[in-house]
Amino acid sequence: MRDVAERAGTSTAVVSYVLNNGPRPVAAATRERVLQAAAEVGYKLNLTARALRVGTTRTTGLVVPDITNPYFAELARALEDEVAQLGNLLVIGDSALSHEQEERHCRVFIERQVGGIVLLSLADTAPIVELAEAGIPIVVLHPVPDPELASTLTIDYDAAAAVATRHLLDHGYTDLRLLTAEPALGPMLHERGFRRAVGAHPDPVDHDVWRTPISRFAVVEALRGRFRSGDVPRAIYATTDEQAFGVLIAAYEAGLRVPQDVAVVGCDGTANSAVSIPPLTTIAQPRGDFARLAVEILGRPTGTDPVHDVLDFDFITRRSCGCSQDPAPSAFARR
Amino acid sequence: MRDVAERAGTSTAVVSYVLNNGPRPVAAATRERVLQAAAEVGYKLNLTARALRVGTTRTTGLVVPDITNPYFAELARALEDEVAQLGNLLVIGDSALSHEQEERHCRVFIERQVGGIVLLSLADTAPIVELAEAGIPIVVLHPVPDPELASTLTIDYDAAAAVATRHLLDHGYTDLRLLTAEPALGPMLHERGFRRAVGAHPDPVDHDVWRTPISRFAVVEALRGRFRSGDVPRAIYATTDEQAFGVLIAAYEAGLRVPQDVAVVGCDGTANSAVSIPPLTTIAQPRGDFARLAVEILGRPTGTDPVHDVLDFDFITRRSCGCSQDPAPSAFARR
DNA sequence: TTGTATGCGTTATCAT
DNA sequence: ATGATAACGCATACAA
Repeated sequence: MRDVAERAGTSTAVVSYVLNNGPRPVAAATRERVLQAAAEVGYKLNLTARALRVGTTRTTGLVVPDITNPYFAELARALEDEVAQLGNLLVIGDSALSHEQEERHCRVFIERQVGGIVLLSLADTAPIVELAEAGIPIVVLHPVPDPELASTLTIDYDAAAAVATRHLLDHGYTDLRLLTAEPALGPMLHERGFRRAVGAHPDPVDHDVWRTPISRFAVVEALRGRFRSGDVPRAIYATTDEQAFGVLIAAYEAGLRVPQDVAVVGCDGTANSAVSIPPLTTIAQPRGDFARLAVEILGRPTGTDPVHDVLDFDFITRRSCGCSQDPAPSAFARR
Repeated sequence: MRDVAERAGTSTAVVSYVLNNGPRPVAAATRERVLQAAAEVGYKLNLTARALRVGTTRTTGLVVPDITNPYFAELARALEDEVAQLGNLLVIGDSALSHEQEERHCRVFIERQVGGIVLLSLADTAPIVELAEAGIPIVVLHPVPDPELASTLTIDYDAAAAVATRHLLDHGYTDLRLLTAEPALGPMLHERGFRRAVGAHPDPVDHDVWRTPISRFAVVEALRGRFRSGDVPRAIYATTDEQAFGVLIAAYEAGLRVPQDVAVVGCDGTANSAVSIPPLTTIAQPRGDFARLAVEILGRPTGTDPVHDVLDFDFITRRSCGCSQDPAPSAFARR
């Protein structure tokens, strides 16, 4: 900046005024000279220095459990769009399904002075307390045990699971499985809705809960043996699309047709769910609203009370549950 | 830091020595007092200030065309693993298939003083020159026109396309399509290999080049009409897995069996290619080597000449090309 | 309208 | 072994 100032025959203050269009006005002639000089020396803004001076990095952190899971990637993109509209940067921390990495990312985000954090945690609470005591505003995109520490933005998992389960029961399936992750608040709510819907059904319903990590590979691994040995339920509600895709693959490998032999419903509403084989019936989470509200909340003045919004979900019926508005292509229909 | 120093009855210099284990030794007793005081006031390191002082942010930037494409997500993870081993941070910029966003990310990375950039560009060269003139070391993971500006790490696309094409020809297919992106250096090399393999075949081979964006949706869109109207080649080599998945879906929708009606080969070797329906034959790019070498190159002293390594790829045969070591599950075989 | 000078939180140099 | 202090690049309060 000093180089630019000297070259333009002015001071660093004026250079700053020109580059930032303010806060003070600058005479048109000087402005021209400054711009000229900046271009000549190839001046590049140093955001590190600016951040130190103004006390904010204009950065938002996002921690996701697994960036190779398209749901999280889509969320990242939605968030980045929102954040970019404010001229801010989103930095993505991929936990790679490791609690250790998740905590490392949160720590680094604090040290890097991010202005806020959007968190999808592998645990219910672990890194949240650390973030909270660092005074960083934080929005968690799943339920948390302690509503004091962070804002949350979720759908009603309990209701979602009930809707999905009831839909499967309405199809006449009476041998159901819930496929979810290891016990935590989210899975527990899903489970409650699942059990409630099953319990409310007039006829007895065979049902059970299966647990796998949130990865299609883990699901394929877990179901291969079951399916091969004939342990095949009539329908499965998977609490993530990724796990639902795993079911589709495991069924394919076992020679089972979806939905004729096993019906499948997922949760997330990823873009890919529309083009899976077969297309997946799923609970669509309101990614866009999550993103929009998250940055809105993170932008509120510090000291504002945490908010806990429960947003609406969509239930999208496609072929995998047995809804037939999209009939199976002939090559895949058994004759 | 001053708070901590006062509380420990010492100076900020000593606090720094303690927190960084150096560069000067500190008496055990003072060290204890400092640690104690730091814990008491909840001291958090400010990396922004440190970066300004030491002149490096210990950050590497990654720009990918589309983070929802699992190949790029896997690459990001591999890179993050490498970068984290050096105690550095990876910041991911998702171009979302927009040239504008790509350039914005590169600009912001310069301003944020990243120590190096790994780039997968939508264009052949656009943002590279800007980065180069900012003096930031840069590794591009595809061929570029000007070898002076940046290091490159690639596989031999020409050879890869030839291997894939020859394999399809060896299956006896003589009506082939190359499915690739809009013309750029990468697609051009693929095309050259494709045409060479076709030309070297003893019998005449029907062949053509189809172009779509790198997205399964774009492919489904583009192929729906063709497939419905009977414009179905015997085999397709898609230059990304994502596009290959699009072919699988379009085939499914059109009631075509893979590989019996259309054979498909992809390129990337994503984890998901092993669990597609059917499993995808593909050219596997050496992600791990890309990542390892990229950080190694970025770590070299400034002024080092750019390097241009061509790494080996793997050709993984699965069901989609017609290789039968993994027979179709019965429900999916036409009877 | 513009110039001077200060401080953001660190690290590291120079004293002591 | 440790204390005082300068400097990193920028934005801005205060002067002029």
